[in-house]
Amino acid sequence: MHAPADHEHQPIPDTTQSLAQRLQACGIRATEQRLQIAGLLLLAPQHLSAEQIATALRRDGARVSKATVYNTLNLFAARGLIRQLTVDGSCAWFDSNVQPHYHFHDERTGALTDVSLHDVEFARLPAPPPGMEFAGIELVIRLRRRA
Amino acid sequence: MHAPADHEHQPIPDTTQSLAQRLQACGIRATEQRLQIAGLLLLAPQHLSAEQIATALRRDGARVSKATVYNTLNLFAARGLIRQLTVDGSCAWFDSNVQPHYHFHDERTGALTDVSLHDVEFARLPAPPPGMEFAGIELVIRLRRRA
DNA sequence: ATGGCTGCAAATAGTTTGCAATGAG
DNA sequence: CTCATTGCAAACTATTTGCAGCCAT
Repeated sequence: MHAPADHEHQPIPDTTQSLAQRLQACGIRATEQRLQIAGLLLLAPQHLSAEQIATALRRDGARVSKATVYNTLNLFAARGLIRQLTVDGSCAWFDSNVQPHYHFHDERTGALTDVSLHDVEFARLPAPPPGMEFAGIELVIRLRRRA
Repeated sequence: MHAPADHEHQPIPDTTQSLAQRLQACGIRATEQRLQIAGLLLLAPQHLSAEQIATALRRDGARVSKATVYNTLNLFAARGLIRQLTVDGSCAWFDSNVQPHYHFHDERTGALTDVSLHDVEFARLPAPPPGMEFAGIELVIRLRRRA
């Protein structure tokens, strides 16, 4: 909102500062739009689509193009700040939780919910094919209303 | 290829016959294009995209539009003959193996490989949220070349 | 004949790209 | 001042839809 003067020695209550720092730590220049997108996505575990982000920002009066939203999300993902999910073919989802974890997917509403690593345990997994190694395990548990 | 005359009383060596039966058993009229697509997909476990199917059919001299490929694949999937996979956002993959199973996904080549149910065992799974039940478990193990 | 299928083309939807204008260091 | 970043529009890709003609029953 307001730009604090340059005497920022003590911890600042709002999180804009730390967001900007997080971006800069990844070599990302903290511009207006990037901070807004980061604010939406990075301040809490979230699953958002590009569309949702663009809509939310504009509702808040921000001026941002969809191209910039995509460019920014791809940049964040490339720098490891967020993770892109492939849940259904409809669109890309961006997850601010980059820790390994899994997902519930409500087929009716499309809602995504995190499933902690601790709630899933594999008693057996196949060996990777020769010359290959695991790059990641994606687990999506589809949900429907109980019959 | 050639259309046999109408004296087809005895079992026909090629599998077109059983394919047609499988389609009809699902209430699907066995037309030329549908049989061709079924032949490509249903005769062996396969992971194919609509594009690959259209290309393969045309290479074999078949005359089929992409719209028909999509319509047919969606019809097959709706009838449970095949399953649509969401592995990466790039495009939809159609799997002729409708038994529950999982997948390896080679990130470099995009190749999909089946992982048998028997190769994966869950020691723990989260309880579904209240009022919900599991509709399916999708597991994709991403592979990369060993470092 | 009479629908269901098909091909084509046009319409959609999500995403990416080219480029001039803008803005941050 | 200079180059990265932005917005816009156009390009692209995957997929769906509308419709006239065709084909199986």
